[in-house]
Parts: sequence; C-alpha cells; structure tokens
Amino acid sequence: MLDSLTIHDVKTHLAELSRVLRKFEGLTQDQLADQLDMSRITIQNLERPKNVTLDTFLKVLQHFDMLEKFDGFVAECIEDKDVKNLY
Amino acid sequence: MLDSLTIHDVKTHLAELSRVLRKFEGLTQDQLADQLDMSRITIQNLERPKNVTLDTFLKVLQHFDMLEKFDGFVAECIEDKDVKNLY
DNA sequence: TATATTTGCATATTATGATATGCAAATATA
DNA sequence: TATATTTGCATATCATAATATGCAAATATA
Repeated sequence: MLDSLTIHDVKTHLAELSRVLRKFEGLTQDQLADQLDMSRITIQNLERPKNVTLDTFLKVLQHFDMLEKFDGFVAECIEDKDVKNLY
Repeated sequence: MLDSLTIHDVKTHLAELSRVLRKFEGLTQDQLADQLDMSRITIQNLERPKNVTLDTFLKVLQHFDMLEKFDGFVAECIEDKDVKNLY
C-alpha cells in the first residue's frame, strides 16, 4: 500500500537525524546533552527511538540551526490547507 | 537579531497548525481526540501550546495525511548535512 | 593489542505529560 | 435572544518521560 509509513518509522528517521547532526559536529551524547541542559539518557531516548517530548526534539533542532527550517515546514502545512480552503 | 525564533514560537505555530487542520475537517477537539484515541485535553495541550510528546504531534500529522511530508522534511535535514559532509 | 572513551540499556526515582471531571466563558445554532 | 455546543482551564490522579546510576558491549585511541 502507499500509505504504509508509520509513526515509528518517522521516529526512527528522527533518531537518525539526531545522530547525524551530532556526529557531524563531533559531539558525544554527553556533550550534546550538556549543551542542551538535559541528560544523556534523553538524547539516547531520542536516538533509540523512544517517545520524547516536542521540547526535546525542538532543542536538538535549535542547536543545529534547523528551527527556522522546521518552522517553515509548519508554515507550509498551514498554507497548504489555507489554499485548499479557497476552492 | 536574526535568530530570535524561539522554541515557544514554533510550538505556537504547531498549535495553530493543529487547529487549522482540525477546523478544516470541521472536527471538534472531542471528535479529533476520539479518532486519535486520545483525550480532548491532549488536543488542547497541543493547541495551547503545552509540551506534548512526539507521538501526540505525529498522530495529528498522520490523521491529516502529513506524515509523509514531515518524513520528507526529516530526510531533507539529513541530506543537508550529508552533502556538507562531502566538502 | 591494551587502554580509554563512548554507547546501550537495565533498574529505580523524580518530574511531568496524559487523563478525567467539573464548570465558566465563548461560540454556534434555533 | 434563548438554547445548545464547544472551548478554556482549574484540580486531581495515573501513566510515562526525564533523570541518575551502574555496568557490559562497542568503538576509538595509544
């Protein structure tokens, strides 16, 4: 089927993203956690993946300068629906 | 400053997105919560905004057929770093 | 290879997200 | 306008995310 992408799949990709971003800067889980004022375990939970909070996810995005990009994604989603609303 | 977008700002936009998507389908908080097998309060927490979990966020995206779009965003982020890694 | 560092994951505790209920305010509908 | 519906939000409880610690496995480094 076409729509077989699951929520777990997406979380797995987010886990991969976090790991890629972290490795890209040569940071250990411990170092990233320190810089984000959270525990190493929370970084691990994101990279496992477990069900972390939006704050955890957004803090990681912010650290790697991707908060604006994500905000743009949200804005696009809103525009998609607004445009469709006209027809 | 250029980088003044805060995590709270992004959560506020996510809150707006959830509300727009829900209204677009003419659903009440109660109806959406029922369909996602969660409580109305959780939908409210997302729309306030409070600090909901990724599962809550992703369930809403999935319901409104935006899971693939978000997964694409994640893939883009990964590719961005991978490309930069080549130089 | 030997050592040091990092990661994965278990267990237990604390902080907080998810929930249920109730009710007032806001909004929609008749 | 009067009534019904929906929403916002408070309080309290339950479920679970965040945390600390410890240690084995994996990885990096000497």
